[in-house]
Amino acid sequence: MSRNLHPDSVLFMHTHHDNIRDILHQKGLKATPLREKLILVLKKHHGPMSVEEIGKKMKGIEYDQASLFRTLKKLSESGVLSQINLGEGFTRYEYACLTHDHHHHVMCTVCKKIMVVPFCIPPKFEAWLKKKGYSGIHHRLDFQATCPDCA
Amino acid sequence: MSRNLHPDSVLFMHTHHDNIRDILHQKGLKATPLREKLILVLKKHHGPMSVEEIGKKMKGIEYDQASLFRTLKKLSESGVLSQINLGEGFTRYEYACLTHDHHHHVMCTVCKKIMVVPFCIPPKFEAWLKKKGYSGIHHRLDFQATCPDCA
DNA sequence: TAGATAAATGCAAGTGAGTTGCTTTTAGAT
DNA sequence: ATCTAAAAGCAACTCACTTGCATTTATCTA
Repeated sequence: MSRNLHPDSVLFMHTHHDNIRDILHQKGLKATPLREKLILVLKKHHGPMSVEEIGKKMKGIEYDQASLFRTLKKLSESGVLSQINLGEGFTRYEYACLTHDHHHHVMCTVCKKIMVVPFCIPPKFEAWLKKKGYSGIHHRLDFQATCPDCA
Repeated sequence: MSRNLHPDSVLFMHTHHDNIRDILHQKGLKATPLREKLILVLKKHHGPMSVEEIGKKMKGIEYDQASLFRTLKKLSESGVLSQINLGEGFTRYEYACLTHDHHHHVMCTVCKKIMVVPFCIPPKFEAWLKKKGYSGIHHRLDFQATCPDCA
């Protein structure tokens, strides 16, 4: 491959494209247009997206909603995405490959903007549960508040 | 009222009944059979119940599902009940009048049993958000794990 | 490079958890 | 006893997915 290409060239795009294909292949999944586009959209948007938000960004590709939901589910099960439930009555999805560090969110109750918060529960909470005989412990923590812009 | 009645007597039951009526009246709500039965069911069962679980305990009374949902919503808005979302895809309801202390839950991922946990997030978390300009801060914290009985 | 094949997609219909509009009934006040 | 706003009943609807099944396609293998 030439090393004198402009970064915006088709070949550069193609290289970028190959990264997503590789992610899928590493997880033992077929690289299909829908999957590649979905990962691209979620990789670009930082933060958890609703299916509605995802849909608006899926320009240039046609797909069935059943395939979309199935694909989101499969990608989440494979660890490419992570499912986020903020108690809104629907699931949000976040690109997880780079963001595989555990984190929590605040959502503005007015504008619905979501931010990451830089803290997690003290380890003693899970230790208490372990001592009580619980195993495979996971938790969910999120904040609802009026953000500075909406106050 | 006589002070020589057996606690299980009809009059004692009636007194008990009146308590629920009073709760409703104090909140400015009419005391109806559906509301009284709902509160009774949720008061008896300690912990958050799904609408399905509630339905099974509603023996001896007929009601429409729209009324049930509307009533649960209204009682939650009035603070008689509290709504709990454990990420299951539906809402649970808990009797809140006595349990108005803030608390969190663990749910067993196997048997779905729910227990209260005796801790809450450190105050510095909300302090951090406040300093960032957030107001009206609420949070949700819950644990998913295999309980001692299901391990 | 042409099959073979398991996996993915498309399409249509279905489900669960509520919600809405409108009419009738009823609790509580006068 | 009557009045009236609130609650309940009924039917239809919505939203967020899910399922069954036929068709297509990405990848494997010869």
